[in-house]
Amino acid sequence: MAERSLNEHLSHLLAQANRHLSRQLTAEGVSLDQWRLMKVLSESGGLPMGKLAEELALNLPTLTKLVDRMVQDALVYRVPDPADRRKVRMFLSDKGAAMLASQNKRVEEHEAKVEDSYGNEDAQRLKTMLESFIKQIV
Amino acid sequence: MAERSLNEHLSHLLAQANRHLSRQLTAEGVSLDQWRLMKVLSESGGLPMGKLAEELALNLPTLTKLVDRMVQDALVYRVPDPADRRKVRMFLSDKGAAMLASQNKRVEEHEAKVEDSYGNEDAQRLKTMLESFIKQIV
DNA sequence: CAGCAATTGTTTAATCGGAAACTGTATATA
DNA sequence: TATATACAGTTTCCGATTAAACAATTGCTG
Repeated sequence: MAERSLNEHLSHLLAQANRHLSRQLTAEGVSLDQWRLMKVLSESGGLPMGKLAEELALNLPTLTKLVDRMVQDALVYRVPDPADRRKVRMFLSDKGAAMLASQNKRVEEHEAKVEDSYGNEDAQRLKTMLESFIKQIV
Repeated sequence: MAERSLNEHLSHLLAQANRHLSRQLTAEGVSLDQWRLMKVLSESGGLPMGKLAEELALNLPTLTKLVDRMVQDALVYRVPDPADRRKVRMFLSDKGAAMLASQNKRVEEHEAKVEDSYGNEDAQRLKTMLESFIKQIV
């Protein structure tokens, strides 16, 4: 059977799509991981580090340091869990919520542009497929 | 209109899918970028750094250092372009070709497993959609 | 309940990545 | 042809990521 070329490989296609989109967002002033972190916290505040790392597919040491920086910037804060003192529960600050709101707008605008030019029905289908794909491979 | 949740955002879904797949390949002993680089060179040897960086969505300084490491390991080599001495043309060494072959096998096996469990027709459609999506956003 | 194992998260040391400045070469313009 | 401008890569400096070791707390088992 014939050898597959690079753009027939899912791993390559995902890397390319991810990097291009992530770069474009960076250019809009949005750090993808910071935004995703704040967004998760806005949807379910109080998550411990471990769950957060799972939700974002970050490893724990990386997350610890990302959180350190965001705590410095007062975007999020840590609350030790009284029931299990190993755990640290994370929350979004007011400042974080404000920044999230502004970044939400930029992300939505940018994705709207991208999805429009790609075709909205196709974009919707792509997202649905990616969602179920992620469930499969996790 | 209602606020979109994180998994309705393409940027998040792509980041998740990419990271999970990339991690699983790392666990199989395949560095995604190194593999992609070798694969590009096997398909079109002699590409200059700039084109390579484009093909892989890497920025030039990052690519320079990735290539430095791979030259150390004798997987690839540089050849200055005599027609334009600013350019450096990259080639895959025999050792690189051997390593590529072995890694191709692991990538193909892993993706086959993943695509089987996801459903092969859907996987094919997903790849096609990603390919045209990338064309759109680049 | 004493001691050992598992868990949750952080720290450390080394590697890697990115933005900006820099080197060398080619091209355009006067 | 001299000077300026654009182009191709690399280097530098700093911030970010990773794997491995570590600390603290909880849970299990004899």
